[in-house]
Amino acid sequence: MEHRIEKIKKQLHSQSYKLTPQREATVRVLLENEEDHLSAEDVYLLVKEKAPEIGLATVYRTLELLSELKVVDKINFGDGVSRFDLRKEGATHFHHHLVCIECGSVAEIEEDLLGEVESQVENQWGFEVKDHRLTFHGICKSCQKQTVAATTTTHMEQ
Amino acid sequence: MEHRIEKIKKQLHSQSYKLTPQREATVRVLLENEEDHLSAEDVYLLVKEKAPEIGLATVYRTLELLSELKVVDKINFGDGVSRFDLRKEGATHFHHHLVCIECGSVAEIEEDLLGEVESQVENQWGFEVKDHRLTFHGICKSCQKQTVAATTTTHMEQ
DNA sequence: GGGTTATTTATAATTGTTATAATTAATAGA
DNA sequence: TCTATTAATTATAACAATTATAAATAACCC
Repeated sequence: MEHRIEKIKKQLHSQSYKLTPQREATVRVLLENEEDHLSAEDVYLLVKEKAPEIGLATVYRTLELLSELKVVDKINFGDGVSRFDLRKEGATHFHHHLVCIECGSVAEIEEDLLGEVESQVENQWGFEVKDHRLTFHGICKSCQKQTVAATTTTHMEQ
Repeated sequence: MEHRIEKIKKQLHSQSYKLTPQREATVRVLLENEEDHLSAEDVYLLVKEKAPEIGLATVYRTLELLSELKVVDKINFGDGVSRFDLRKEGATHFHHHLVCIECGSVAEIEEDLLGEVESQVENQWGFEVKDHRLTFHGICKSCQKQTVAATTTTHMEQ
């Protein structure tokens, strides 16, 4: 944890930004909720718990800054709010997401998966790929199970 | 064109919706600007040219409806506005996009590309894929050329 | 320390979108 | 055809997410 804070601090310094207490509090919230795909509002509320004097605009500005520095990725699942995801240590690419259309859960895929597809795009379309966003919408494992269970227990006759 | 309008009309009717003049005007704007990834506001302004009495809310409602019927896909490139893309005739999947980070142009890829990846996701993560969103960010062909040209003509010495 | 710059706070403004109420158009049945 | 009912639209207000502004505060450098 401290190690990752330290690293982010260096990233900020290298562009002559400072890790102010507010920014640090924001980063800590992101680290502590790494799996959660928080919205700016979510982050704001969590930061407020540990630093009640922080303003919403500061959180927005910090997230924007972290996004420019590629410390976080700003994602949008089409529900009207932007969400912020810490980029994993050492990861150079944007990770992928599995959004369940039943329960709304969001899982992550760290594996690249797109190597093949990207070189196809580069060769066939002459487009130099720098980054990508890939999201699958579908039914997650546990919702599939529930459907099966429900079907079984109700003894549906057709 | 008329053929496609007719088809959309049927799709609406099949769910007991009507193709009102306002809805038709909206659909026509989408058909006439098929390559353009229009925002709701864009659509509104274009529709207003041919049917000045239409309201913004109606355009929003129509786009929402068309989106539910999978006539259009609602996409979001992270610039704060939703964009609406006609689904190509016969296409069952969401097409992909190449967004140029230099000039902002957006190109489309109709080919599926993800067949392999999707079965991998289904097998390895047990996630039943229903739909996907894939966007590549990078440098388009013409911006690549311009960079090369600029580098050449300025005779940069190091 | 004094001046400059960066950052933050609080708040107002803006923007994209959605909800509401009144009106109009379409539809179905008597 | 008249009437009742429902669907759709308009105009506008409300809302929610985000961004801009101005004043205050903190950090930094000479």
